[in-house]
Amino acid sequence: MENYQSQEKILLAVDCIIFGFDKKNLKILLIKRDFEPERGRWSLMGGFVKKDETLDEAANRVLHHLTGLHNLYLEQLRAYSEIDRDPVERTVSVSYYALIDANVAEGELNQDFSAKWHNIHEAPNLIFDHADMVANAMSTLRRRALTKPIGFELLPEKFTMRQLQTLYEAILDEKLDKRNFINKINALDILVKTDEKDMKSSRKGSFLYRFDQEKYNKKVQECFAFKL
Amino acid sequence: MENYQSQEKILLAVDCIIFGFDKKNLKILLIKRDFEPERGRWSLMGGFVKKDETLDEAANRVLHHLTGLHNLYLEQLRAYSEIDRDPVERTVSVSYYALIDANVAEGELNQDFSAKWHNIHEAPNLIFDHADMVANAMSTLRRRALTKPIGFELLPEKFTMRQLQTLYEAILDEKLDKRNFINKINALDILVKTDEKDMKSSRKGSFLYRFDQEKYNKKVQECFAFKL
DNA sequence: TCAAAAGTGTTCACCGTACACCCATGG
DNA sequence: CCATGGGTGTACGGTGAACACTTTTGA
Repeated sequence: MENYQSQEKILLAVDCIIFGFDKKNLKILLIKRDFEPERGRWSLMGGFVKKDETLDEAANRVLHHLTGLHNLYLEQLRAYSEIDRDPVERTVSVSYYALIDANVAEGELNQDFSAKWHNIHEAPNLIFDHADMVANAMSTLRRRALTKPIGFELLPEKFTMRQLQTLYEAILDEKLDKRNFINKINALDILVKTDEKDMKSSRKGSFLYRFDQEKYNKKVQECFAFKL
Repeated sequence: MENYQSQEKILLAVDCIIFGFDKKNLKILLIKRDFEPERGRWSLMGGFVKKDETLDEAANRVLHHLTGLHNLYLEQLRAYSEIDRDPVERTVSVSYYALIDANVAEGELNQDFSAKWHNIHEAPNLIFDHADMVANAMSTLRRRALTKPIGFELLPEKFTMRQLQTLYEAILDEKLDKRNFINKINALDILVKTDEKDMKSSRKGSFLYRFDQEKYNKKVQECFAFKL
């Protein structure tokens, strides 16, 4: 049974659910396939895993290929292994989700893939089991938004409270109370108020904030630890 | 790039973290390898994935092979893909965790594997990255115990409140208050009190409970749902 | 002067936690 | 009759949710 030689090898892929935020809406980045099967349909960005790279490396490579960006925030979700999920050949795929600032990424997209940002609620039908992957990623993103701070990866360096709140509202898909939201965020103690104002959004202008990266990372890492 | 023929295939495996409970302690089931590499060392139960089975099916097959039990509670955790995690050949492994009643399983274990239950805090060193897998599984089990009811899979059909509390204490690794625990469990409304008593544990005897399977499953499934 | 968004505190209800005594029975 | 574990209820503090008015300034 445990004879390595006689075992069957399988195609292994990664697929990336790329979430972005454009100051208003939560979006996902999809590509239009220009190869068979399913040419012309929308799909997650993905690729096969090579023998000399880990899954994380494969996902990073694929993401970099599409966006030109390195070191994006990236997290493994789960493996999909239905026998016929890819009609061409048995392929097991591991899904990853990435978080990026959609405004930054917009200009740098690799034109080869006909990639386009889609509003999360207006996404087209996707090939294979990609819709399942997106739903699962969305559910994970929500859980994360409820248990840890989120936003550092999705927002520009400086942002207004309202933008951060809008992001949370987009992820959780519900309206939040302005005052309660601010109190909650302040209690986390991860923001630094700058003395600059964003004058585009209103006459009065609203203060810009930055994340305190160190405190932010500490908060994110809390509740992960476990020693055997 | 997306040419299926030219892609490299990879060995794919599953490894199972099998948690059990023996009325007192939380345990994991480990096997003693009698094949190379690492013959004689302790390891998770695992196996290679075949071309015609899903990961879930592979994990079920492997578990059944070891325990003789079918339809165990089983959940996918994550994929491990470090290049040299298995020194013989590049192998990507997906970890699963299973929950079973250690007392039931004890007698039925397949003798071929020299399997043995180990107290979770007294487990031996494991091969490869199996210790990481166990730590990750433990952390997931704790999170689950805090967000959803747990125990149905780990306890015999009828059990005392104290046994359920002991299980939670073992998973969370902390003492819980008896009264608060009972209140919390009752608030979930998933238990049925039978009129039988367990007379082994004390002179007075303690009532046995059963899970209301329907209500239990409903509670477990809550907070998973998400519609796109 | 008015429209549009920014900013700011308090009250209340509920939940989670701490905590101690009596009960039933077998030996 | 006594030792052992089983069973039960209340009081308090803290957290999360509801809620409205004033400020600024460009047009």
